[in-house]
Amino acid sequence: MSCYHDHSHEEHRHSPGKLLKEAGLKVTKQRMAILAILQEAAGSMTADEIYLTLKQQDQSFGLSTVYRALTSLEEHELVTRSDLPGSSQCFFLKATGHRHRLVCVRCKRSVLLDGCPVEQFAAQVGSEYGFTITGHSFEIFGICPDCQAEAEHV
Amino acid sequence: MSCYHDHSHEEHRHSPGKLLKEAGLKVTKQRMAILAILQEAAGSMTADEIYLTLKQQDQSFGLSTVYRALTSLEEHELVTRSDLPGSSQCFFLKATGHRHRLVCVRCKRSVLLDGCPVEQFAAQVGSEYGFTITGHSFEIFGICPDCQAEAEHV
DNA sequence: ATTGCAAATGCGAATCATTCCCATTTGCAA
DNA sequence: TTGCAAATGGGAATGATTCGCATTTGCAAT
Repeated sequence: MSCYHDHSHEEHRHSPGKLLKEAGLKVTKQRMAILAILQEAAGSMTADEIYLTLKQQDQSFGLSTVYRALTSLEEHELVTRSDLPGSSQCFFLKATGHRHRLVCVRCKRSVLLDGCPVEQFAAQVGSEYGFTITGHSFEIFGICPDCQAEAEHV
Repeated sequence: MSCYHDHSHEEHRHSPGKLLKEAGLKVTKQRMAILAILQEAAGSMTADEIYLTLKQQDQSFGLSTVYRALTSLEEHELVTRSDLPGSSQCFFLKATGHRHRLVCVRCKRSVLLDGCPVEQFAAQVGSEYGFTITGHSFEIFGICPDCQAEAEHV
């Protein structure tokens, strides 16, 4: 199963190699290829989708390698993992500055929202429990106007 | 893996049989027992926890029966399923409100938070974009005190 | 360049939650 | 009491993800 992260295309991409080096990660062809695929991708991809895409490019790496690479990339803040209930984990390039989404549960299209209403709350809760905060997830689900209209026609 | 939903005890419980009948479900001893366990439970339980509890009570039902029963109970609005990323699905009696979590990215343990800081925001954004809101997800990630301490010892 | 070694990889097996299959049983309406 | 749809049991299947371990590879220091 896949998930859907629309996000505006980045204009000036850094080369995968450079990104890896800057992050202090070993530069391997597997990681390069995975980063390149994520840069190409319109949105987010599952590990399996990445694995299959690699195969199509005649670059067949092990699926566990894909998972491990994505995990390192996540740990080094190059990639974000989205682990929504009911679907496989999705990965996408970490965006500078984060955004939250309003997602239509029918058609899966999403609206990007400005601002983050939870940043402060997260920080506060973190210090309350002695956690070092590393991030948060927040998404709103609903039915978009189009899908509502469609439902009425039935 | 389990999750932890503390919620206040309901005062006047209806008998499992009555609840089932009202919901239009067949009254079976399996469903009765599962409802009874959820009524006893301090918080939410995973299917497996329920299964094991049943075993302790010398009522050994199949695990798939537990899942199926919970699914029917959910469909008939007696039970709520909480499908948070990174943990098994949890079930609790409906109408006990929802909770958000502070999750340790190292050890995966989580703390349940009181209150929901985003309910209102979600509603507001929804009406702004003409969405009918059906839900939201919100989680905070960090490193718990224990894991921080462990990292320092290394 | 060469070397040494930690880190990364490949591949298959393992795990774990959940669902599916299907033969048997059971609740309940007539 | 009966008939039948719905529910059950138990085991097999699924699917995503992780783990183990032998092999390979980046890269820092010679």
